[in-house]
Amino acid sequence: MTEVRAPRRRTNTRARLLAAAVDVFVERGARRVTVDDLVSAAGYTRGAFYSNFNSVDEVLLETFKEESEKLIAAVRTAVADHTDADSSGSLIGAAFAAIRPMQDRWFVLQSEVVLQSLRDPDAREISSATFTALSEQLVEVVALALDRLDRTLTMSTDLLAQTMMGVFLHSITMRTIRPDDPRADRLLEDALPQIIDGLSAPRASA
Amino acid sequence: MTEVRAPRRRTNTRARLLAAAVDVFVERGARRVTVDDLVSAAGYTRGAFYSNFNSVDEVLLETFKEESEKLIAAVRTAVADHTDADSSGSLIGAAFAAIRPMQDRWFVLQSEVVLQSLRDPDAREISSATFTALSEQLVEVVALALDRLDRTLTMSTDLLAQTMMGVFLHSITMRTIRPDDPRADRLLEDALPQIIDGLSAPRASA
DNA sequence: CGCACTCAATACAAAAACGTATCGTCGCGC
DNA sequence: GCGCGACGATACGTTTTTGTATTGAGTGCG
Repeated sequence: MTEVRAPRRRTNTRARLLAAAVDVFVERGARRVTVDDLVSAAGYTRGAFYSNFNSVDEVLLETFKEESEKLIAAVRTAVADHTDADSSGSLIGAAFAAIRPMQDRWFVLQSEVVLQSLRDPDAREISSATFTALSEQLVEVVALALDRLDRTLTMSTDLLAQTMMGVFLHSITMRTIRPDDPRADRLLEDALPQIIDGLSAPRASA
Repeated sequence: MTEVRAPRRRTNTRARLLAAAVDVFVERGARRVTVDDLVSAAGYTRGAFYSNFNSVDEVLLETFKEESEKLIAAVRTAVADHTDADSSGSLIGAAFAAIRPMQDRWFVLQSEVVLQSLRDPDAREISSATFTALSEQLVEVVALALDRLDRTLTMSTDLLAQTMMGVFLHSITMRTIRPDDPRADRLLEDALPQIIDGLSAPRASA
């Protein structure tokens, strides 16, 4: 039962530090995360940290970037997998379901980085790019879903995507604050479909 | 030009510390706020702080509570003042306009407190109460606005209020990240009315 | 197999932040 | 306007965190 040790390569150490960092940030809150917290969570010592990064903030941004990529990828594949599967507008439901396992952790990182965006251009850069990408994904999902339902949108698709983002984020916020209040889920399950329905109309068939 | 000094009363000191704290939290980010930051911003020394509070976190919560009350009060009076004024659904616009001057600062505090809610029951308590109050205000606004337009809602008013909260918060988020992107404002100005319109129908008149 | 080089462990000095204990002073009631 | 009690200033020791400089071990190559 000897410790299995990852080979001592730079990319390896970085990866492990980043992976552990997500948990640390979520559990302790970026507010109280120290270099020691990060390295000891990953099984290293401070030497490894300063050999790979310059500051805790830098790690936060990096972590957020990675988690965001995973999130977006999850939506992408969920949509792709759904293409050949079952019927209708549950496509949007499927998309949200796909990210459910990671949404809470992502939400924490997102909040922290958005706050940093007020002072740090790098943070602004990253969150801006992330939101753009996510929104584009949603645009695609919406377009596809409506197409299948033979409906057409009466509002700018992009604006609807933004709206969905807002509703989505708010539902996570509500769950964070009141884990037992069912309204958080109803927001996604009930409200969203109704909103989309209200903003679209049956397509004039050929 | 002698320094004007506020009388040395407990409530006074608390008030000044809290007032200064808002700026400090917004400017530096709760992450890096120290006791010294808070007291020196308010023109006191650490003695005053520990005589009035126990921790920086406590001040953050208190600050958020106060700012939230102001925000809600602003909505309330905006709605009241609008009652006898002009025409239509611009009531909702008026409500959002009323909180415009404070929304960015409030947003920062809100984000910080929601994050703390993950670990701190007190934070959860306060943010929960705040969101409830805000949502109730919105419910009222929506009801009133639709009434004036002689329309009736096809969706639960509460759910719509939640949706509006989401859209509202997201629009602030977008402005935080991309101050120049006009979509942040279009979310409130264009998207919201359309959403409400899509979720309501003309009332069957008597 | 050993050599050179990379990378993380360790140890340390310095800074930052905390919380308290004490002292002085201001306000308020008499 | 006097004195008491509340409040904030000051000073201090302690703890926490940081960043760097040095050492030692692991890796891949010849």
